Amino acid sequence: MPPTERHRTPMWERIANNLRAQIVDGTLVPGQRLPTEASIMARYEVARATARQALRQLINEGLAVTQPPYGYFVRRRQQFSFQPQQEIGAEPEPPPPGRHPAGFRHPDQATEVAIVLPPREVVDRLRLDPGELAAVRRRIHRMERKPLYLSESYFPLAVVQDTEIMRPDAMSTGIFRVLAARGYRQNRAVDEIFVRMPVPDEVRQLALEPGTPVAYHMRTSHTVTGAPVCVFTNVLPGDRYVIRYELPEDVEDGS
Amino acid sequence: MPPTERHRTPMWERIANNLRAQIVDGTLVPGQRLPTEASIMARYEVARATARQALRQLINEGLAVTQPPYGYFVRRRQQFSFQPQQEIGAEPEPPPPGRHPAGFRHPDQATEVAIVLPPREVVDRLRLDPGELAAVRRRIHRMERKPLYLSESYFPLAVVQDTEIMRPDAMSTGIFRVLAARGYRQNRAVDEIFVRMPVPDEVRQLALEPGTPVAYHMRTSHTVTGAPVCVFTNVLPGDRYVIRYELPEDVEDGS
DNA sequence: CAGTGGTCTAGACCACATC
DNA sequence: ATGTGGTCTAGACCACTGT
Repeated sequence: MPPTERHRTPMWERIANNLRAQIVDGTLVPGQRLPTEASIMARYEVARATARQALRQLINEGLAVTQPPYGYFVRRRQQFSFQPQQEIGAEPEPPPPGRHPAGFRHPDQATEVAIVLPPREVVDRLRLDPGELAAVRRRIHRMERKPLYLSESYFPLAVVQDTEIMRPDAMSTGIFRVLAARGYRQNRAVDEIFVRMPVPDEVRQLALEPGTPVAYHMRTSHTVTGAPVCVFTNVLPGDRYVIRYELPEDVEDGS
Repeated sequence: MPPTERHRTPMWERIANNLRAQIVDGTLVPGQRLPTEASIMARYEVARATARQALRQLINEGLAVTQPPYGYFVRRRQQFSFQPQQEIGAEPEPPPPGRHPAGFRHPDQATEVAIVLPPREVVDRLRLDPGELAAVRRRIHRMERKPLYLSESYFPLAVVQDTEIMRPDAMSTGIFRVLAARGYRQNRAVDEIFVRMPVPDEVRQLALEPGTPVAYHMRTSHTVTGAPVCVFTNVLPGDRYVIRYELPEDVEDGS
């Protein structure tokens, strides 16, 4: 770049701004191919690294994807509705997400059961002692072989020892009923939703594209005495899910 | 790189993996300085661009920040609890977030009122005609001058024409009460939470660091007849907020 | 002044898919 | 063979900060 021109905003950012504007105003529609690196180099008279940085910026914003060796494309979006069960007694593992485009058939899921040292946020919520182990049921939920979201259910070992919950198959009766039969009656729960970038393992399992954040949805259930019974977690890719809560009707004027 | 070595995983990714491992296992603690680009170049015998890409990857994962010209640092985290009002009659604009570290003083907010063509997702939920305008109250919520989150409230013009809601100051009585006095009694609401990367305008207003996703929390309130009355939105940075719902107690066994 | 990261250039070789 | 993006090198100049 000639030194005559003071660049207040870097060239790569101006290129990214141009392309972004075309995406948001509909000049470039989802699925459409973006200019190649070579054409950006020619169009703006920049080096390849500069053109790449502009395109990388759009990827980081979640607006574009790269599909080598075909080029860069405007990202397509289709989001499902993820509606957490709002009745505590209901089966806590959410059923297949609420709304699917026509053509989607049977949901699929793979379950595994393990005894692990839970992550810190689960230890805190189950009030486990340091180093105390817990049982976890892990699932990858898929739709037509494509991964949709991850879920985990953590239980203190004492709660689920020798129950049906420890078997990966056969959970016909439902976790809530099994726990209630053992005296763990849940009547209070707290949902927490964290928003963060995925860790590489989540990127791999969910086949996430760069620039895709996830919602980490965490439900802690308690008994009537306040003792935590279990922690359910869901990792919901931002490009596939919208979390939805219906608020209970209010009969009184709250003012 | 010598051609003797087939690089299955790129060098920049291996460097990033090394650094990430040190962050997650606590060798590098939040706030600590990461190796400089120059030292990575020397340590791994790579060009500067390769060292930069490794560090850029950590930034994109939300694990690191750059503070030129001081260097790269492990990202600090402190999250507040954002608890949406779950009683529909309550003041819909959420009060200052639930838990603050000691030392935080008075919350601050700047409000503006405008008449705009709302974004598409608001048009859909308010069932506006194409091109129909709406009133919006926009706020930047701050704590000790630092931006925390953005909120917007959209109303069809007919609903709020000539009401106190159109004035940026003085909303002493509460939006719910003002609307109820005009015959818009809300008794049903739906919360939707989108997870996405911020647009550049949100990055600017909230001073977001690269690699920070946001939760877009959207509440649509309806009257008893099912007509939408207003849409409240919040843009909650993932590095500052955890969204929290307390589920209503359940007196019956749901199974 | 030296050291830091931000930006940019001008090349190179590679894997991959299409023609 | 051609064109695509992925990776990598070896430089350059800049702005900013602290010494």
